[in-house]
Amino acid sequence: MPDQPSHKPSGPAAGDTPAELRADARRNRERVLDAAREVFAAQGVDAPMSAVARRAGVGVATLYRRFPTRSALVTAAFEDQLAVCATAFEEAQADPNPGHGLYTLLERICTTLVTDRGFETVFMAGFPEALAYDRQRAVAEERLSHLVQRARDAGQLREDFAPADIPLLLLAVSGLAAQPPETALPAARRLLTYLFQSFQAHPPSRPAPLPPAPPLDLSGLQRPVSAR
Amino acid sequence: MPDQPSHKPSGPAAGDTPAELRADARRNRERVLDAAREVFAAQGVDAPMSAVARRAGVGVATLYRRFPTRSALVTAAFEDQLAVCATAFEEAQADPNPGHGLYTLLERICTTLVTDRGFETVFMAGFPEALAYDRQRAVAEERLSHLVQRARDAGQLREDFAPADIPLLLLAVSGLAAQPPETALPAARRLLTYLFQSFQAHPPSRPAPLPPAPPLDLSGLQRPVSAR
DNA sequence: CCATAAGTGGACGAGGCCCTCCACTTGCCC
DNA sequence: GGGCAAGTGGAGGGCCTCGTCCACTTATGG
Repeated sequence: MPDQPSHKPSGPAAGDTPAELRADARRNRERVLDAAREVFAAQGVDAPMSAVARRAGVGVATLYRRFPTRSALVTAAFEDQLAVCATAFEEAQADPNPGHGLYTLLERICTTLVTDRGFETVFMAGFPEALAYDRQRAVAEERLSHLVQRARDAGQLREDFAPADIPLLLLAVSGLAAQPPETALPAARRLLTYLFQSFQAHPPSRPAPLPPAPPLDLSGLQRPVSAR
Repeated sequence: MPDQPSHKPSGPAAGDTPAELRADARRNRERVLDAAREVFAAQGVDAPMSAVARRAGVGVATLYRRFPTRSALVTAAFEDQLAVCATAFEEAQADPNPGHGLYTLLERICTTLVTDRGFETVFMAGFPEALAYDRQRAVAEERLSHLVQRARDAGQLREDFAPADIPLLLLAVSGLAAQPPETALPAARRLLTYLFQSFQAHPPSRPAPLPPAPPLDLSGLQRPVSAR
């Protein structure tokens, strides 16, 4: 085996370690990630790669060199946000009032879901190759079912509440994400409130008031239809 | 102006009147519509036109000649289904029990929403050029707000229920449509039940039982991600 | 059975996006 | 400064979909 003239102890891991990168390259990598976050949030994770590159002010080649596949870029772009999400799960589990913890957690997740189209896809679909997420996901699921169990034991959830109702709720909220955030956000809050009142084991005869209704009407339902 | 040698009193309206068509052409038109319904239901209204043509066993040219734009095809393909929908609105309005009428109506719509991806888009977005729908939509909206009013007057809906909660519910259900129908259908029923229990003005201290939970878990959230 | 016009299918150019390749530039270490 | 490998940008080939065009086929009325 020929000796290594390179002074680098190890090759760069794919888009992983900005440690060994040249200064300008590292800067560009960050710009790409920032651009990806913006573009994905606005247009979803299927946005053209060239759009991300343009926004970042780099060529496509630069983007592909650092992130060989779309999944790699998506994974890297949402790493932070998923970490925040994981923290939220921890905090929820730590909450002494399980019902409150659950509600707060879901409200947080739903806010992000409805605000960031990219996150919506990543979180709901589990992006391929985002294998690292699998562990997070498993942990999250663990924490969540604990939380549900505790809340039910504490008499805060009705008997026939099922763990599957959580993904059900998340899917429902993600349906609101088709609307612009100004509408989707109040809509999500209102939906959450409605659902949580139904989830309660012993609803008060006079239910708590709702957050304001979103500006929605039947003819205002807008979903971006590809108008080619 | 030159005289008209044609024996036809009027030109064929675009994709509208199969009356003046040659027999084989009319047959092909129907085959195209059937194919469109199937393909749109399975893949959504953005499915390639060529897929519809192939399924119908005709060339693309035939398809384009009969339906010059995608919208025209979509409009024609969902005409019947929207008529059914309009009927459902009428029936709901005619129901002596407004709460029951409202629930039945929404359950019907939601079932279709969750079963047919094409209908979901058409109904939620109002397809461009589907101007004829606008009238239906206006009528529907009229009926709906009547129904809500009556239900609230009858003490079947809580005070702070807003008409905007109907589109909210529809959007939420359409979020479930990302799942395969086997999952989405029970999910929709359960979600509807939850929400209706929340909508009630005076919920019983012991809420009615729920329909069975859908087979959903966090890691099972599937959304077709373009795996290019 | 024939003339004719309506109808048909597949080839084809346009346009968009993906991703690679390569000649050029630039930071880094001496 | 100077050499060099790391880094870069944009051109270009491949693939897919759209929608049109035209030479061929076929229903229909006499």
